[in-house]
Amino acid sequence: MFSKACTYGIRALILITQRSNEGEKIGAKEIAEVTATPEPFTAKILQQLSRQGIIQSVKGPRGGFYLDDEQQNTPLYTVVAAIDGDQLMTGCGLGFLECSDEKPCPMHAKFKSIRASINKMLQSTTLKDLSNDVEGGLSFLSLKN
Amino acid sequence: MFSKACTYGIRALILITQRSNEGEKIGAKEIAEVTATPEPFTAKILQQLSRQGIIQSVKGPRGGFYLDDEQQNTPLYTVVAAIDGDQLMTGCGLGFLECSDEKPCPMHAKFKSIRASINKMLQSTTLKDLSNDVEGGLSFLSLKN
DNA sequence: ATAATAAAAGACAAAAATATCTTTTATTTC
DNA sequence: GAAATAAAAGATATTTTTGTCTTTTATTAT
Ligand code: FES
Ligand code: FES
Repeated sequence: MFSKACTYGIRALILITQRSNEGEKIGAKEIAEVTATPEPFTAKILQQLSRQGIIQSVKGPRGGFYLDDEQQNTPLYTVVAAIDGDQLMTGCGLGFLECSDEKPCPMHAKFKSIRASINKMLQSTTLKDLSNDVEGGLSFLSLKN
Repeated sequence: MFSKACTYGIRALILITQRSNEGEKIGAKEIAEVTATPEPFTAKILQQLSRQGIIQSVKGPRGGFYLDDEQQNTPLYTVVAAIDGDQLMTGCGLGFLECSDEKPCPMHAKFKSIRASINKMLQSTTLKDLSNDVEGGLSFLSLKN
């Protein structure tokens, strides 16, 4: 469904959101440890997210990554699109170039509604939503790979 | 969502189903042409599907691939599982090792219902269903990549 | 039987995704 | 200002996916 880069990125963002709510920044090393992801690879993804304005970063001692209030309301859609692109959200389920009701592929009718529910979920779920659940003990961010 | 190998495989199977209903076999070359897939790669996938009992194959002149009546009722689930495995259908949306209600990841609650609808779709849609739509002009198998 | 055909098998190649390592740059603390 | 810290940037390595090519085997038609 999502690439590894994307799952690592989402995991990291949820953790950063949590820390940001406590007024803290967090470094790549700790992020990788807590989310069980390879550190240099995760750092690369964070770099990319920073360039794309999805997170803030500060170099130097006491530096690290954080999200400002606005960024905490970023929907998953934006994150997935930034890392994996939007093929999943807009593309054809059988991999054809275009997806349309006029010239539908054999999976179109069945795939369309699933894609719609994926879109709805990604658009309506924010980083803050997910981090609140973790904070409230409803879900867990440190699990085995 | 699906790997290229999987989309190529599904495309090929729909075409083979169509031809099988006309009592015909079809070769890898024509399959690749009609479905707009790379021939040797598609041939490999068909080989794999043949070994797994999802299609029949006959070597030699007038040989090719076909599906018997039973095989035409194969659900997409079986095809996807055979090519891509069942990570999409049973695995965690954030890539963790296990998915459970007891130790849910942050995406679990939202992802679970989407995964359920994917499963329902894959289990309830057979190759014959898809090929019937193409045969009836409701959908198209020859589209641009 | 022989030749032609088409899949099977296996080796090989290219590209993309995943992962690591080193150097540079910015920032903070002292 | 100097030293320490941590992200940015860029080079490199590995693995997986995607794609191709060659040889072998089975089958059919003549
Ligand atoms: S054309 Fe394939 S999903 Fe719409
Ligand atoms: S634990 Fe991640 S989707 Fe269920």
